[in-house]
Amino acid sequence: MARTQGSHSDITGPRIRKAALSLFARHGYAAVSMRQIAAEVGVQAGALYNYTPDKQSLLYRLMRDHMHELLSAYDEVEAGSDPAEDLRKFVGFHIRFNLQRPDEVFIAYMELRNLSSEYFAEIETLRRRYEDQLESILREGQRVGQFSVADTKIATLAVIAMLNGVLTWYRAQGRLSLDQVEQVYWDMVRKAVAI
Amino acid sequence: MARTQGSHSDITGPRIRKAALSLFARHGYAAVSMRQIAAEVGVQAGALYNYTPDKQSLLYRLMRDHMHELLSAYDEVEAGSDPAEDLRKFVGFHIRFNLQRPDEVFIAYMELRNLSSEYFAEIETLRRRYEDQLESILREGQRVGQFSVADTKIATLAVIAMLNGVLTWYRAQGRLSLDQVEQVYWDMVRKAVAI
DNA sequence: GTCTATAAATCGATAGAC
DNA sequence: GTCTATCGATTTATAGAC
Repeated sequence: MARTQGSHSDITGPRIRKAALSLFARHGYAAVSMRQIAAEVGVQAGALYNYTPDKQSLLYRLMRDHMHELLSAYDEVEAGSDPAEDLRKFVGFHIRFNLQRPDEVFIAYMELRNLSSEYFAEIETLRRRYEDQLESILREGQRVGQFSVADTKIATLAVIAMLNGVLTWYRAQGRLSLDQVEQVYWDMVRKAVAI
Repeated sequence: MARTQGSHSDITGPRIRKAALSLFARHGYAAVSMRQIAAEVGVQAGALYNYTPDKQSLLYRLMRDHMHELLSAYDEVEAGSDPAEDLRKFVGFHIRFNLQRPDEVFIAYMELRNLSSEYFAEIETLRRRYEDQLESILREGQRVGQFSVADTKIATLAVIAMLNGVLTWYRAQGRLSLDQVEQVYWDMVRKAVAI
């Protein structure tokens, strides 16, 4: 892993972000030093500053990129005219997208407090934009009489919180396949918002 | 807040834990220094070590005490013979207990990774014991045909994750009263596990 | 673009006076 | 029980050689 002197790169930037992602997710942003990240990449600490102005910007970029990927990936999920079908798609999308990026998801909601207020506000706006997609589905289902929730905003947050819980226990080698997990959660969500 | 020399105390211990609780919840365990905690209490950093052997033990005690309070408080909720009624009581208990102690709850699941493996295992055992109380209700309801969930373990984690979400948005001055919040969540939980 | 070296501040924890 | 003082290690970030 040790690297000799000289110019490497084009790939050092991505490797730094990958190493930071993994270390931040495992130990927490505040507990990880720039030297640890550098050692994981195989460079000296000073070299990191060719790629990020400071430690916090490194965290911010990881979170921002993740939120942008989340939003653009969900844009690919075509919305139909049936709220129940849209909700089923949302549940499947959310579970699968998040399980494919456990470290990013973990950081994106565990390390918010380590962002400056400007960065924090920006990430929160992106998160809110994603939540709004689900709320629109619930409101439309409510409007046409397919769903019945007392409060669409709370129902939105409740559904997302429930789905995020998958991350804390799911293991690919576990008892249930991904299809089964999706089915179990879809059953609960479907009933929770049903008439 | 500054304190003069001499013996104070019997109350310094609780004040240290209270300060640590608040600071850990706000900034994260790793980001808070012993000097910050001492300053909040109004003593010098060295004095803290009359009350804790080290920083991590301070975190551990906060988490352990919280889990013990959670378990013994739930013991006070008398179990009936009706699973639906027991579930309703669980939902109400969980929401209210957690909203009364947001800092403790936050720390108890955000700072697990900062515990040594022995401490971690102990806290996890306590958490599992609490989850088992809910799972017993779901299994009994399933057995007598009142509930229908594909998997009681997953349903347990899903319900708790959903309820924990309240902490992220509830404000006492907000749009909904505590009774209303409880009602909204109970509606969703009730339907999610219904036949 | 990466290195070595270092500045300047801060960390957890301890020793010993009072 | 709290203070002052300090040890020794570590931190983020920068400067300058190559």
